[in-house]
Amino acid sequence: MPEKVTIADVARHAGVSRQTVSNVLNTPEVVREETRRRVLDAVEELGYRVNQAARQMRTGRSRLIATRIEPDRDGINGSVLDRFLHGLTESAARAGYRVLLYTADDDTAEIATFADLLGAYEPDAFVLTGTHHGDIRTSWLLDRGMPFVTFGRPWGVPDGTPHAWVDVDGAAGTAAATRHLLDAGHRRIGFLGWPAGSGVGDDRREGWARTLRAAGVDPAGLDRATSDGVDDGEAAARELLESDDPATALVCVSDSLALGALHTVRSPGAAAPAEHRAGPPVAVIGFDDTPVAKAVGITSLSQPLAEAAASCVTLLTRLLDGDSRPSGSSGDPHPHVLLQPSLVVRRSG
Amino acid sequence: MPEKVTIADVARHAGVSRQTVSNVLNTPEVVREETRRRVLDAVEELGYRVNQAARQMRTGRSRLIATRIEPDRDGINGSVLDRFLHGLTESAARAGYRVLLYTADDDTAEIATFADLLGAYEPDAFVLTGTHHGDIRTSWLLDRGMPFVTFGRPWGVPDGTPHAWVDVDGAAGTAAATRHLLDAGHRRIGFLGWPAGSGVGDDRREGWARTLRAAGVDPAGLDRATSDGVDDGEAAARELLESDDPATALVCVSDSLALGALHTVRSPGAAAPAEHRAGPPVAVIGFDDTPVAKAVGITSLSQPLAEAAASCVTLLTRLLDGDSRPSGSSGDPHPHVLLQPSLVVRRSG
DNA sequence: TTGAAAGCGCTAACAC
DNA sequence: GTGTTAGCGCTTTCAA
Repeated sequence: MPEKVTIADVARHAGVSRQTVSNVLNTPEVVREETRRRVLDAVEELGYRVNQAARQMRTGRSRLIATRIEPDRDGINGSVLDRFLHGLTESAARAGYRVLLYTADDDTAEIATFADLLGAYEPDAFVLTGTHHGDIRTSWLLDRGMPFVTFGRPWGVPDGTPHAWVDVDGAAGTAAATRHLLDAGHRRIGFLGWPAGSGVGDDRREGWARTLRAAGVDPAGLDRATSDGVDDGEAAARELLESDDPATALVCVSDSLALGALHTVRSPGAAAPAEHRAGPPVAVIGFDDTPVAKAVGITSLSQPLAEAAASCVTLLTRLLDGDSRPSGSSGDPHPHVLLQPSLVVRRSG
Repeated sequence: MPEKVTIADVARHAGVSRQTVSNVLNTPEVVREETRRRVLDAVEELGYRVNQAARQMRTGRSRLIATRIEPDRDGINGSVLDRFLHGLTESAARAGYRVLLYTADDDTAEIATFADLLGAYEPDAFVLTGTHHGDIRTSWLLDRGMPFVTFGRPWGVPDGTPHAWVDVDGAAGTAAATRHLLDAGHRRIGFLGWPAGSGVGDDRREGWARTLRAAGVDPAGLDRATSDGVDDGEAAARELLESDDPATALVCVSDSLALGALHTVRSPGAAAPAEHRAGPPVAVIGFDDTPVAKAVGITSLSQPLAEAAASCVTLLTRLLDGDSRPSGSSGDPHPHVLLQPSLVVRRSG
């Protein structure tokens, strides 16, 4: 165990009082230049580091940000949150915070963990992922005045933004994908999505539909809703490709569905009826640019996850430091950031 | 912010002194049954939780386990550590610990982070991943007597185990894969591996070679070493499949290489010379059972990651609690756990 | 078995 | 600009 160096050691070494050391660390501008230098040298020399626990007891701030690590549901899309988590850890560290992990199987369990954590480790803030309609987690935190940011919009909340959030513009993503396909000459562009009701899924569907309409194509009958499995995508794609007026390209709400679609497209004989087969291959575009998309060569929409994480930390620090400012002086109390995904073009489209 | 409930509140509510509450929490056996009940009720009623910071100041234990989150190098194999991390968070929570995250670009940076963390948050232990020959991180921690466990063996350390570790038996995995292929009638089973020198890679190669030899097949000329890219795997597989006496099956050190190999195998015309084409398709087995393997249908070796994480926590708690025991009474000071991977059979082999 | 006192390392207030 | 004092919430002596 490294010898414990306290503020008293530094004070003694620098020939000042303990308080002066504390001042140098927390309010340097109040200390004379020369004294500060001396103290800083002592800090360096002794390898001193403020003890969080002691500081926390005094200030009530733990410099800890808590977030949930997901159980990696389907394996394919799971990697998105892992990348976000990595970015969060990095950005947080840069801002002087550390990330504390927890797991929870559902919202109720997550709220129980909030209470647990707040009683014990007292994280300064939470970062929530996977927001959805009627999210009880946000209201719980809001009720208690706990600072937090969500990665994901507050879906289905009528007016105003009840809290700070960061999100990626899914509709803009699928719109870009659809436009890309239109530019390539496709007209009948289908959509493989999730059942209506999920904020993220509906948003992504909307981007596709809107773009198709703008190009004078009626999206009716061109989309299928299904759960997020590779097999589901395969089946849904088959429906769209075997209809009387088959789609020639597919925009998918996820890489899982895109992979399934690709199976259909590439499987000999399963695709469009014979008279339509002559044309170019059916294009497929996924969402999230997961390792699977990379490996299999699926064109996909990439989310700027490191940037999203950095934005979360920025909003959070603003929230935490803004706390002390007179209310109303720190601008928008519930700022948000909407980032744009980018299309990564590969063989599939 | 939830109202802060302290031990004093509980004491008042239960009509006892503060110490009695502390005793109930820390050494329940020393308190009279009835008093304990009363205190526990008060705890429940008030929603009291011990404050970590205060406890830590007193005891010096933070109940924090620090570990690194990886930058998800190639995307395919990255998911392994994410799954481990999830398991670690879960197991740690069960044991009353939380996981603190950090990032580091290399061993030196990681050691700097150790020092940082130890000075500030004082984690009780570290969990290290990705051990390798001449790992300077372990010696640093060893020198300072910091408790830690590695997920990965201490490679290249001559005798004894210098520290607690958990690992998955890679050689046993590739041996099982090879045996599986032998049972299917294959004889010329190739190996796609990493360049010699990596502990993990060499171990996995050894399992393959050993099993082949036991079956009377000379492994010479049947293996290729390459870096861990899909394209690398594709090229290396081509070499092995286009030789005069081509391999009919391939065991791969990773799913990335297996995916590349599969590209070669499935690409029409690129595989074996014409006279050999008649036989069954070339089998391919990967390692790590990543989402990509699942999605593409690659037979692969699955690591019991949740179990590995749980083992890490078990060893750690033993280490941390054993501290107080008289030395020598707690059995093996550097225990280790070697887990077996399991073969997940899919279309590719 | 329970209570009183001390102090972990730090910082906010105030005095010098 | 610098030093003194007090106390955050807890546990660890020690005494009752």
